[in-house]
Amino acid sequence: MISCDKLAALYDRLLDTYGPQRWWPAESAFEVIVGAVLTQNTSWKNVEKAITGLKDAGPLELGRIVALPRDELAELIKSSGFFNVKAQRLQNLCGWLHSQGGLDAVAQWDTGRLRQALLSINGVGPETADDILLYAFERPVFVIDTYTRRLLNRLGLIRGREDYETLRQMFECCLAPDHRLYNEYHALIVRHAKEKCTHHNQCRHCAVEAPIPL
DNA sequence: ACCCAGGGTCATA
DNA sequence: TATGACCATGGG
Repeated sequence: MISCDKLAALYDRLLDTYGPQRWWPAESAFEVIVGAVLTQNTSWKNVEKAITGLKDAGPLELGRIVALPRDELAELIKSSGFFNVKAQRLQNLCGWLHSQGGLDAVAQWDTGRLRQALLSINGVGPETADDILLYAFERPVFVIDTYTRRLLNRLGLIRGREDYETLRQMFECCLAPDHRLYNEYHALIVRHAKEKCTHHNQCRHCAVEAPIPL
């Protein structure tokens, strides 16, 4: 495995390069949950449009999403892509939350139980579940996304074959279980990925692969 | 006109 | 367990 010092140093470097990020970009815990599903393999720009559209059509609340006919929901989130699948997934998740008594009720659950429950919902995979756990429920769970994998790869900190759980454990073993730290760290990784490339023609996916050297 | 984006599921070998 | 097809819009 890799040295925890390097993970800690990476965080320090990111933080003083970019400063605090204040994530997740949402006005409520429920909005985080909606965004987590909508952003699956989709640029955040497209998700913003969808969320704006949802808000324009009515209050962004659990009961409303549950009650909305699927095709109407799909139409409202169209700009986020995969809209039929996502409408279904969103209602799977919201239906479950609703059946459990809402966000405040499941917020009482311990992290392990909540994570297992989320993962058992069709359309909620490890990253979506962990986005929700970290950013909506403020649990110390580290989110692994494609940006995280790419960055660790480029820095030579991993080999590339590691599965989701292995990478998550790597961060969670090295870092103190502090949700604010995990929040900021992941947010900084995304911020770094979105930074414009400083050496124009040297890498293929310039915008996300190799921005400012770390 | 192509490539990609803050994934996940399902069918197949 | 490990690939591949599929879902689909919008910006570069």
